[in-house]
Amino acid sequence: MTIDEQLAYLTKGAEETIRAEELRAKLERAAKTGKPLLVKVGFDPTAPDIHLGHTVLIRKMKHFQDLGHRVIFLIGDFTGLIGDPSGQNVTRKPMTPEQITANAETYKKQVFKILDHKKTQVDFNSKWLGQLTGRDWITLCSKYTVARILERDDFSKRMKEQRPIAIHELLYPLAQGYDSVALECDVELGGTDQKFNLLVGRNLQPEYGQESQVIMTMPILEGLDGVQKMSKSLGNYVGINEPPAEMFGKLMSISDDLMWRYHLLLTDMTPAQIDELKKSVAAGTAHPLDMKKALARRIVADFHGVNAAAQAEKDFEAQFQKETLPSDLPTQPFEASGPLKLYRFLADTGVAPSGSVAQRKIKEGAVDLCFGDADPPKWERVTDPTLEIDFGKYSVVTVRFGKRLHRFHSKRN
RNA sequence: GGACAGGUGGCUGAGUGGUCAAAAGCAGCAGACUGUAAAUCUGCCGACCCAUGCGGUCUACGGAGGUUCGAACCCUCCCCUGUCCA
Repeated sequence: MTIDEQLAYLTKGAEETIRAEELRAKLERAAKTGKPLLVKVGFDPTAPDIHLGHTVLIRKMKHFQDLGHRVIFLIGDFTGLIGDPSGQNVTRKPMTPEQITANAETYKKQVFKILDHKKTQVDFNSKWLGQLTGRDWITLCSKYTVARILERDDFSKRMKEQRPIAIHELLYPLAQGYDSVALECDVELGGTDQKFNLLVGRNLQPEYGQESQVIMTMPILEGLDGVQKMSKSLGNYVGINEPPAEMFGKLMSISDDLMWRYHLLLTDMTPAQIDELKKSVAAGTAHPLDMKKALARRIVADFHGVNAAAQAEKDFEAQFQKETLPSDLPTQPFEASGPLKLYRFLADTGVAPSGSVAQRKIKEGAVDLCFGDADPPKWERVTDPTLEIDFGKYSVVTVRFGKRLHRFHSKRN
């Protein structure tokens, strides 16, 4: 690849590159000297469950690897003690070294579904940050001013809103910036929410006599709701370890608008290709549903292979378009010693968390029953929670509680 | 250290002695409509229980006490946050 092509490849999909010219210069130097660039990306040690949101960044790391550069997967075990002040996070409880190692292992397992083992260096920032003396910290702090730290969106917002800011939080950007100094990074990648932190590293390096790193921010992926960022705690995520069927289903539930975003950030398709699809949908020559299926298949295939993805699609169609029951729906045994009120049945079998919830849901019309093992099932909606049913009379009963399916068979048979 | 303003359900935010499990909005859940999309409309939305009734029990308005037949609302002390002053 020419330098131009490399640059285009690396900046593809990035929100911002500061500065592209410097990246070009670094690439040229690397080509000339044969010395690969050092690319750092920091990760929080507390979230070992990687989801699609993380893969946007990881995919970008892979792009650098594709061009022969070295990637440092940095686990912020030291900075984790502070906790990135962004977001509503409360103070972190310190983690034990065992927990951190365990998390790191979990991380590795997942990350290497995308990254190249050989070109990745896993590191921990406690290695150097933990060794700084009080004097070192003061020196570090002297390189930056309060006003500049407070420029950070998050801080200034909190100041304005009269919300508290603890002093140690101000140290977070400095600590992260120091990582770049310690590692002598050429490039640091991060989410857009990391821009400030990345810039601190960039500004700090010259203070320690180094060339400034180039920083590149990747957009934050919206979660399944299409509004908030994808995150485990918000429950709007797709984990990369989830089974194919689940992944596929979740991806199918995203909105049409969001689908294009996912095309851009979660596939290797070029913007031109995506535009093409968009146009055909707008023109009515393609159905958005089909587009979404193709996307889901593509993403599932990334983590589970093409065959599993195709199967997931088939199952999806059978289940939701033909309304047949999923083939892997487990059947639980149930023993009934006579007629039983429906809401009790639902609560006792664990379909509903409690009798109260069961009653409410039944009244809302969220419960359908099917007696017998017809497939596709003949659903009957029940709205009277006190309806008495002798479940023992039926060999198989299928229950649809909201979106969830449950199947029971009588123990008597 | 001082003065002042605040702390209400997942969030925002009303309520200032009973009719308050607490307005309203957002989020969430369920239903209708669909393409398991969006938009829209409807219902639910502290927990639990049954005899399912405009039923009952418990928990809840920063914390602990107190006044009162009765407190989110009044009093006392404490904790927390913010603003201004030093």
